[in-house]
Amino acid sequence: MAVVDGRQPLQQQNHPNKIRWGELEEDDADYYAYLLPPPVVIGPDENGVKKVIEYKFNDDGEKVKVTTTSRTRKLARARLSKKALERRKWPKFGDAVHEEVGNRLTMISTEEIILERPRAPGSKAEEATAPDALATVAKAGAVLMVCRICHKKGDHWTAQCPYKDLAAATADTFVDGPPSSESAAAPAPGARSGTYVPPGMRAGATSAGERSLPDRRRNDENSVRVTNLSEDTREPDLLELFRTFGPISRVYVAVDQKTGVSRGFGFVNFVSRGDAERAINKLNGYGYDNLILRVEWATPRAN
DNA sequence: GATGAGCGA
Repeated sequence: MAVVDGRQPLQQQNHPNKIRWGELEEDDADYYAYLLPPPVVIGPDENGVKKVIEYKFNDDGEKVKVTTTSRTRKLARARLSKKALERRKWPKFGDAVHEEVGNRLTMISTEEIILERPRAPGSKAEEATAPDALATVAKAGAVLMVCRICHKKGDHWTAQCPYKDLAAATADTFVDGPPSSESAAAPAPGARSGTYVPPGMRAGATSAGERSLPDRRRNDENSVRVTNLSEDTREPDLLELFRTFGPISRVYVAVDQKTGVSRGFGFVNFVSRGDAERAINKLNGYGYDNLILRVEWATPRAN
C-alpha cells in the first residue's frame, strides 16, 4: 500500500465515508482529505457566529488545523454602521426613482457612460475594443468596417468617428490620401484635373505605399510640434490623429534611446501649411489618452 | 516641462 510522505492513514473503520482505500488516486482531492479528520461545524450561535474547524496538509506535508470564524449574512447586515443605515433612507435618484427598488443598494443603470481607462506607465496599450455589437460582427469577419474619416479598421463607422467633428472641414473631400485645397492645387506632374491619380502618385504619398508611415526624414516644412503626449503614444497613433486634416509627410515621436520610452513629444509635418494650421487650431488643447495635447508650430530644428 | 537621427563623403 502506497503511503505518501510516510504518513499513515487513519483507521478505515473510523471514517464516515465508505470509500475503500485503494479506490482513491494520489492526485484526487479526496485522497488527502481521507487521511484527515472530518471538518467540525460549531454554531451559528445567537450572534450568528459560526466556527468551522478543518484539518489540512500544508505545503510541507504537515497536518494543520484551520479554524474559520464567520458571521452569517443576515446578522452581519444588522451590524451596518449608522452612516450606512442613514444612507438607506436617502430618497432615490436617477433611474431608481422610477422603479420600485426597495432597500436595494445598487441597481443597473441604462445610462451610457464612456470611460477612458488610464494605463499604468510603461504598460502596453490595449487592443482596440469593440464598442458595440456592430463592431463585434465586423470583427468576426462578416463586414470589414473602415472609418472613412480616420481610416481605423473594425472599430467604428464613419458616423461614429471620435474625430468626426474635428474633421468636418475635410471629411467631404476625403478620399484615400486626402486632397486639401492646397495640395489639390498642386497635383502630381502630368496629372490633369479629373483624371485618376493612383494613391502612390498623389501628393503626400510615400514611395512605400500609403499604408506605411510617412517618411521620417524628408520635408521639414509645415512642422507641427505636439507635446504632452502620453508615453505610450507612438507614431502610428499620431498619424491616426492628424491625418484627418490632410496629407502628412512625416511623423516623429521622440524616444529615449536608452529605454525606448517616449519622451512625450513629437512632430507632425503636413504637406500643406493650411492643413497644419487647422490641425493646430483644432487639436491644441484636445484631450488625448487622458492628457491635454499641446499642438503648435515647431521651430525649425537646429542642426 | 518639453524642439526629433544617423549615414558617411
